[in-house]
Amino acid sequence: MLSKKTKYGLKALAFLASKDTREPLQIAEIAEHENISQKFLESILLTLRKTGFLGSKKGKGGGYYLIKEPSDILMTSVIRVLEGPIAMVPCVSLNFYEKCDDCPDEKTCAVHNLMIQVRDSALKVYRNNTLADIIVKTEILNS
Amino acid sequence: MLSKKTKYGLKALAFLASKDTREPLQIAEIAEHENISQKFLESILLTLRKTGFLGSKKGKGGGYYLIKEPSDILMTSVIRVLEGPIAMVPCVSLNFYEKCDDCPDEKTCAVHNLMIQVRDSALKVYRNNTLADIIVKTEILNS
DNA sequence: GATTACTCTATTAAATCGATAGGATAAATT
DNA sequence: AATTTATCCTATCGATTTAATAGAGTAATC
Repeated sequence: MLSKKTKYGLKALAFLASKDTREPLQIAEIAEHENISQKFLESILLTLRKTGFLGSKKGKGGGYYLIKEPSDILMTSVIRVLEGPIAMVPCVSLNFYEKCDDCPDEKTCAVHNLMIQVRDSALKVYRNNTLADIIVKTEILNS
Repeated sequence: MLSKKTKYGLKALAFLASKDTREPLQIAEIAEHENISQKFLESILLTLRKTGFLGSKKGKGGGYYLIKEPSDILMTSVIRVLEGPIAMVPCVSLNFYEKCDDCPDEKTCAVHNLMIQVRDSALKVYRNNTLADIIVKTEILNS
């Protein structure tokens, strides 16, 4: 299950990307538009800033803005920052690998081999989508 | 993240399927072989029986056994019973659909459209794998 | 210097997960 | 029939995670 943190973070990024200008948007504005608890969104935007997706500006006229072009923001990196591992089991994770306590041999583990396929298929999707892609697609639908 | 319930359930099914005979296997035997808490496994096997994957026999010589052929047990159905929805968001779930509180329009939701792709890719994998497949694959690896 | 808006830490309530306990039930053996 | 074996079922518990909230601090603008 996708956490609300990731969901809200993606929505915020999409909203920022949907604007033509890169002027800072205030937390309150994003929260209201996306129906997100402002305080919760606050912490999410903070992590997105600390991980290099967003810039911020304090004081009046401040807010958050995209640092990179939407077409340069891969879903793989967003998901990994907000949600954590893409793999459903640590023993098949590329970036967060961990051995299973119970499993004596990964190569002969049925779960392991199934989950590698699931991981690869998810990776394929995330690698194939940038922030620009998931925005553009909605615009196409609207037209 | 895959729950241990699903992981253990899959391992138990795989173990049952790996045996040549369809004689009942005791919970204790499965639990020991797969390094699973016996009591926890008990509840998992119970749900697998109630959902039509396993049969059971009480008393001496009793235990659990597969009701269907491993090649007739699709991963989609196992996952749905043990883990729940395959989709990462209820609003893209085929079998457990639920509307998002916050989202005014699914068609224009960036998260929705991304998650549909993720769901479809996962479905493709699960539909393409039966219990027999994930067993056979390990045997091939061993040879 | 007052206002605005992000920064940061701490806390909390609720939900979920993994595991455990213990008695009830049914089948087989003696 | 009694005993043993092993599943059946409900209830509970501790730990973790999640989502949300509170509130004081910092920096920039007007």
